[in-house]
Amino acid sequence: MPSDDLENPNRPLTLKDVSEASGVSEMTVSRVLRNRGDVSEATREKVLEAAKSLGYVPNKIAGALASQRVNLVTVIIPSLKNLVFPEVLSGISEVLDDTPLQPVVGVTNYKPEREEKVLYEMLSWRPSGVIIAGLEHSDASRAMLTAAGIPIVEIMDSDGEPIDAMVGISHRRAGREMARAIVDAGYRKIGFLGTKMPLDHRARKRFEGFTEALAKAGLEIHDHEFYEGGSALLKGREMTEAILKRSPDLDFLYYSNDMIAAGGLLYCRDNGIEVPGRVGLAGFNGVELLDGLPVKLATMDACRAEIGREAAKIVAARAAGEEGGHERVVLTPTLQLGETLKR
Amino acid sequence: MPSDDLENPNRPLTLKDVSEASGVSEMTVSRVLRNRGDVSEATREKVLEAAKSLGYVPNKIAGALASQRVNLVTVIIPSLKNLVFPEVLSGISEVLDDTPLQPVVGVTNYKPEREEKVLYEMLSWRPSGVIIAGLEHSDASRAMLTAAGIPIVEIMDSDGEPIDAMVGISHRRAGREMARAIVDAGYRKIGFLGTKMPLDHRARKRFEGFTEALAKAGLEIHDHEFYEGGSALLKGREMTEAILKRSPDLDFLYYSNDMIAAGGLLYCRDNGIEVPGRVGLAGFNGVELLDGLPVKLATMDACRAEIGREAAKIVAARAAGEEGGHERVVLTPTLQLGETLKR
DNA sequence: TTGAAAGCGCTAACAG
DNA sequence: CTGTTAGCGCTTTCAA
Repeated sequence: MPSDDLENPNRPLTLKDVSEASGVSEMTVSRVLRNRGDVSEATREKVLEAAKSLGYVPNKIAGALASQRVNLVTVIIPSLKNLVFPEVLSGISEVLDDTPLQPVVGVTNYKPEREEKVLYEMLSWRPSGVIIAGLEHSDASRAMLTAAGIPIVEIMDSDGEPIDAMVGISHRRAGREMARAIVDAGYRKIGFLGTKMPLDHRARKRFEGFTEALAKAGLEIHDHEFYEGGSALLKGREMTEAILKRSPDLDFLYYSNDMIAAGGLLYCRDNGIEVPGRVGLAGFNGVELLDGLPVKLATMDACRAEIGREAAKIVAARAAGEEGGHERVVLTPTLQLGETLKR
Repeated sequence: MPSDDLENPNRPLTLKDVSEASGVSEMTVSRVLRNRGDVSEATREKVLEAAKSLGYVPNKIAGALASQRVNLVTVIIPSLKNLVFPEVLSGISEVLDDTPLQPVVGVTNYKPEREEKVLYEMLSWRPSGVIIAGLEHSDASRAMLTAAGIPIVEIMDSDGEPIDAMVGISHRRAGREMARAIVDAGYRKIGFLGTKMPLDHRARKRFEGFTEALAKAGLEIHDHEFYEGGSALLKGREMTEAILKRSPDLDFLYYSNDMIAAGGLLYCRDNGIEVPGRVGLAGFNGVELLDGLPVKLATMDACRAEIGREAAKIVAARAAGEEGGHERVVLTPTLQLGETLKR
């Protein structure tokens, strides 16, 4: 029991308590607990036993202040409800698990002002690095990131200029490639179905790349449909119904994500609309869910886990003291034609 | 620019820098930045401007050490890939957003030893509270939680004794209720399909409650199928095919989660197996995904967001100084019969 | 191999 | 309303 527990009987234990319990100086106790420097086996054991029996948990706050070192890596993503981000996170964890670093997640809900706030909160803990989704940030956010003096890795997107390092794919190119594949397959009346969210820059860039490539082939989006909130699968059904009723001559539907595409696919099957004969379908992301669908959906893998891993590697390397800066990793998503895009 | 930047030109700014830049004492600067105590409008503005123009970000590490206060709430969950947990998280955020508290998430991957490690790491930052999934923890984890001297809320489950507070549903009861509904509807040859994971205690308890209620009706599980890893939707399809091939006389399939149940439903529809005529189906959770399915699946709402909100409220109340301890909130999941459980 | 002293950057407590 | 003083619990640095 701590010696001066007269004051506050329920106070957390400190190094001093372990020091007194083991009869070893605080400094040596600290060394043992951190495996730093040489300590004789005898004292080491004494200390370890005392710490354990007391149930001592070191105070990282004090440690961090004294050592000016924090093994936290800030990870900022727009949402957890979109499976994509948990997958990026597992890529990150996979790599950081082999290091002393620990990821700490902040969620912005796609709102720049929230991003700013979360970033501020997180940076005030002086993390060893930041991994943040997207290349678009408010001026204030950019200023904070620039001034932080730690590795900053912007992920998911490569269409733009990063503050420091960048790991992602080109969504513009992804949109272009899909457009080309669709046109090459002979489809001509193409509809687009996507999210209304004006702040999902990656979806926007895919759309831009898509229309750009269509234009090159002398085509235009023939009709479109946007949604907001709710169950993506259900929205996919509803939007598909709406767009096909309005424009029955459409021969292809490009969805901005796999979840709504899956909804569209189920709608078509339930309503005797032949895919890909009557209408072709394609989504984006390559989510695991698709494996369970009756038909393989055309999509494009967004390299989520890989992006997480590469980003984590960059942070880990620099935290370990390696020189670096402005790394650029551009991954290439693979087009999977599936069974919903062909003639 | 900081005055003593000769030493380290890229050092993060401190209160002292703001103090010097504004000509106000460190203490008053601190007061302004925290909105504490009375400060004249004049000095307040001077300080704010200096802080802003320098781009000062307070060091929470030092602040926390000095004030012995950390507005972090540790949230420990088994996984992020199961949509259930992000939903709990949003319930938590919803409530904490109106407080100075901030959630910090740790993931255990359903492994007790990982839980122990994550818990240790998190507790060493001296958070204001812990929200942790489940009532089953290793001895070491229990010891840490007990010794932490902060509010501990165990969530999701109410079948057991919490260390401190508890917010959840009874999974045993959920299993019993579903069994009763199935038996009442006239089904007799019942199959169970679930996860192999022996450490998903809540799934286990539902299973136990389920078989218990069947027994009371003089019935037994007629066949079962377990899976591990992979796409849940796909596994649902595969398991359903396997179990129906092996035991064609089954008239009901109870799945341990909605995702595999959805896979089963799609399988049945694709293979002309009439639901609920030929075979009835039920899942568990009430995931949003179900809204997009062709047929409404029988399920049970697990009250995820509500659980998150209640847990956060308990932590927030105690962090705000309210007395408390051993709160128990037992929510009642509602059975949704849908269209896959009836005759 | 061990220990003593001096902070890390901030805030509590008190004094003006 | 503002400033001074003394730590918070640990690690760095230096000396023994």
